[in-house]
Amino acid sequence: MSVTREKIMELGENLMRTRGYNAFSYQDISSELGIKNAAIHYYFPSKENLGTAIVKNNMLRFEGMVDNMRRRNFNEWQQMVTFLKIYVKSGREHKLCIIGSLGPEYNTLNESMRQELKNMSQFIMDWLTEILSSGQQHGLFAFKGEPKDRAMLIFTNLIASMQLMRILGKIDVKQMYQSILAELTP
Amino acid sequence: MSVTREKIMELGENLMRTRGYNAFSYQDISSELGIKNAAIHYYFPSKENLGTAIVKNNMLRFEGMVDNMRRRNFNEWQQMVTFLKIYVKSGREHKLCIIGSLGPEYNTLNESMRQELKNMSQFIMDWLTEILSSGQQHGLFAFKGEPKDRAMLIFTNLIASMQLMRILGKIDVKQMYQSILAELTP
DNA sequence: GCTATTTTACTTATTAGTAAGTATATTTGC
DNA sequence: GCAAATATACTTACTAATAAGTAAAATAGC
Repeated sequence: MSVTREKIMELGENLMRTRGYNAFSYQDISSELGIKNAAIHYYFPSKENLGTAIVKNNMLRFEGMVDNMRRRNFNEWQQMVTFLKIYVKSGREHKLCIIGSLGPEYNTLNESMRQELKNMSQFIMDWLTEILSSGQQHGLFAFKGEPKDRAMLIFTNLIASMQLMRILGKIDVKQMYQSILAELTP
Repeated sequence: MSVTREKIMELGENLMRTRGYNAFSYQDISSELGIKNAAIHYYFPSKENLGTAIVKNNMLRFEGMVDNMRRRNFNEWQQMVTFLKIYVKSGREHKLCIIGSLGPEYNTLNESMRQELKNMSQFIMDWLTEILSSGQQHGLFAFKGEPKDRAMLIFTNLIASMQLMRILGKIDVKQMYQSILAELTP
């Protein structure tokens, strides 16, 4: 695949995760890459094509990580820690996750972006629920309530903590990471 | 104060909380109110004036609610329930809270909006921490960890649950409400 | 008449998007 | 092996729409 295309997607993702979807333009990308506006339209005819590709790419990366953990026989605790570390890293880089950055703009997105965002959110929720459920059965996790509800609690903690950290001027998602694990420790 | 001014602020707040700050224009407001674009500029010379006024107004409403609860001698449990119900209501109306809607766009906001958003977030965090702390001392709440960390967990649950509900197509912040209270029940 | 409010009629800037052209590879037909 | 055709990867030069914002004139209420 084209190097330019990849650079466009990488820059687009960074812009989406730092400024949001409606606040970035093809100009932001083209001037940064030293190419012309129309060059981006060559790869991504419309902005929604770019947006959709970026969300889809994010989803594929997440699926790849899950597959990798399964192949390496990570137990549920290890999988949870790996998952949480994605957000600690994002926090250090001052970037939101794609779901947290696009969520508030959901009503302004076109159907294909909504669909991809929905797919990804549902996938993560299902995966988290499954990890929590089997981890609980194996005695690695202890928590009150249904795995599904617990998944929602953890996922929302991660999504919003990065938004709040940005507002409050702290770069410490680490504390959140520890709180979540402490809650799950038997 | 002017009725038109109030209508502009109300509509502006709704737009911010349903579509985000960068996705709405003076046109959206003026056409809805049946006035001209320039009439909005009369009350709010620039968009950041309007944005700042809306956030400040939100903050004042929240402070008013807190004062009211104190005057009526609400105990910590009652105060927490009242707080949570704000979000259940927001969820029913398909609106995010102002903090959750502006958080991802924070980097694109001007200094005065950032400052107001920071003030409001810090105010809520401090209030939540205080409620949790004294509620714990009075035996109304039971939880692990520091009140400050617990406040962060609860606040992030509320902020992001509304974003996620929108993406996943459910209007049920009620479940989140119950999970949070269940976690705090001694 | 005076002040507050609102409209008319703009400007300037930026946006996504397009049409047409160009240089460089790559492929195809013979 | 080589010319013709075609695909790739762009640039140049635009359009149409929308954005925020402004100055001055008109209107409305007291």
